[in-house]
Amino acid sequence: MLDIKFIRQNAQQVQAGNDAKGFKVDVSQVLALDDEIRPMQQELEQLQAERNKLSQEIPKAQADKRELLKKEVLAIKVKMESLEAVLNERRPILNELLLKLAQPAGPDVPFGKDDKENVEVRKWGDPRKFAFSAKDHIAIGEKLGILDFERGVKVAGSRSYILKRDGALLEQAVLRFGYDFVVKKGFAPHSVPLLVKEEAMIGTGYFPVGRDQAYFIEKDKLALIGTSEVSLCSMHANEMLTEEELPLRYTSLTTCFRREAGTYGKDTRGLYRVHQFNKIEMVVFAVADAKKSEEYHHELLSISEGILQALELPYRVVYVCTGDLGQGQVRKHDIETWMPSRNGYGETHSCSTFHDFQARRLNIRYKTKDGQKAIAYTLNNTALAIPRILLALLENFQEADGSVSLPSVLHPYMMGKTRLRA
RNA sequence: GGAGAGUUGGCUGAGUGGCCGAAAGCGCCAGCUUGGAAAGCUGGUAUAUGGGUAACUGUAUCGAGGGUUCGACUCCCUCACUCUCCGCCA
Repeated sequence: MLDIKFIRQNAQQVQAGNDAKGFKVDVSQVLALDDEIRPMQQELEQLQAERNKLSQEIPKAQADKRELLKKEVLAIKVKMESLEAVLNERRPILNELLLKLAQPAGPDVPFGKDDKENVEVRKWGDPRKFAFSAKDHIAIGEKLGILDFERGVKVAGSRSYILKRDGALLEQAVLRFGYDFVVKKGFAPHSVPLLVKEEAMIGTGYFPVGRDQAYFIEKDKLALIGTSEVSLCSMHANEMLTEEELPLRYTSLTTCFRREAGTYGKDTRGLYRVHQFNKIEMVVFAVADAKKSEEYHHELLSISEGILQALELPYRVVYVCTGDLGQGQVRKHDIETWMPSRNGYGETHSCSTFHDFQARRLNIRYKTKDGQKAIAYTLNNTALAIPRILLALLENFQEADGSVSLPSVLHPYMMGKTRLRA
């Protein structure tokens, strides 16, 4: 959410920022509504002031004067009601518009229309050249008996899968490795709700824009999280933190649920795009300082890179262009991991800076050292997400005989197993 | 699912129709005191928003929304959440 004052003072910048992100909003419409509402609001407040004044005179007045005063109050209330009627109709419209406004991207973010215009920042590792004809993870997984799409679909419908035996173990191994890695970096582990209130979804910016992407349980008015960032960030909603305790570095490992609406026919095969997956997420609550926020952003990013390097998976980092940024994101880097079956890099990680966009919605504030109150800044990052990483591991480490070797950091988590065999 | 209790500022907690934006305490800030600190003393200290260069001042806010009333933290209704007990259950 943007501060209405900021919008007033920087209307052009906000409009340009929304245009750059491809958000079809009309800032002048917001301002026009605001301009309409404010004078009415002022008039209403004046009437309220009069009413309050007269009301206070009533108990002090003589009995015969009281009725007169009451009549005056009544007349004022009539005027108030007609004003209120208009305001009650306009305000929700303005609020809805405000909830849909995007936060402009940072000044150094590359301008672009969609993910094709993301800018590669760096590459790590060389994609492996196979001396045999490499298979995709579906073939590898089914041959090893660790992946079962048919039965996954039988049980849960399209985009569902079952990991079996070494597949299930490998999932746990990778997650445990990633979790330990992140916790060692000083991120406090949390186990958080998967089913959350609408406020948490609105607060983190997933509602109302993006409502279609979430599973929602109508009966209880609860949403399934698409990322544990939702729970982690909302934890501190309506709280007053202190500057001394910031930054707070949190992590959590949860299952994530995504409807993937509007992706029919896209990546339908395999583990790339699924409705349910496990992910280790990191969140930082920071002071309201763009520069520090940027530092944390790169700290987060480098942790994800560290994980991929430890897993010996080639990747590249892209600076996400304006058109591919989410509503609240100021800056985002995606990490794309090499996936032989795609003969290219596929998105596995995403690191985002939000400034106060989420914290304003969630009302997360902190007391500065000199006693002022400020809205915190938030950031979040994927440490590691199953099953795309499994996909990458299987495909990158496959051998001619159909077995899959494992990077050494996983060996202890696989009970000493160094290679998956049929 | 049934019964009951509760939700007040950064925190604890008082307040049952106007004298309440709210006692008291804690915390925090400033001053006094001190070699320095602690203690003590004195004063200040909610949020949002409008107007004003400012001093200041209007409005709203005591979980949310509605109602009664000239006037609601206080009375009534609805909802949300928290807690306790009972039932059921992983």
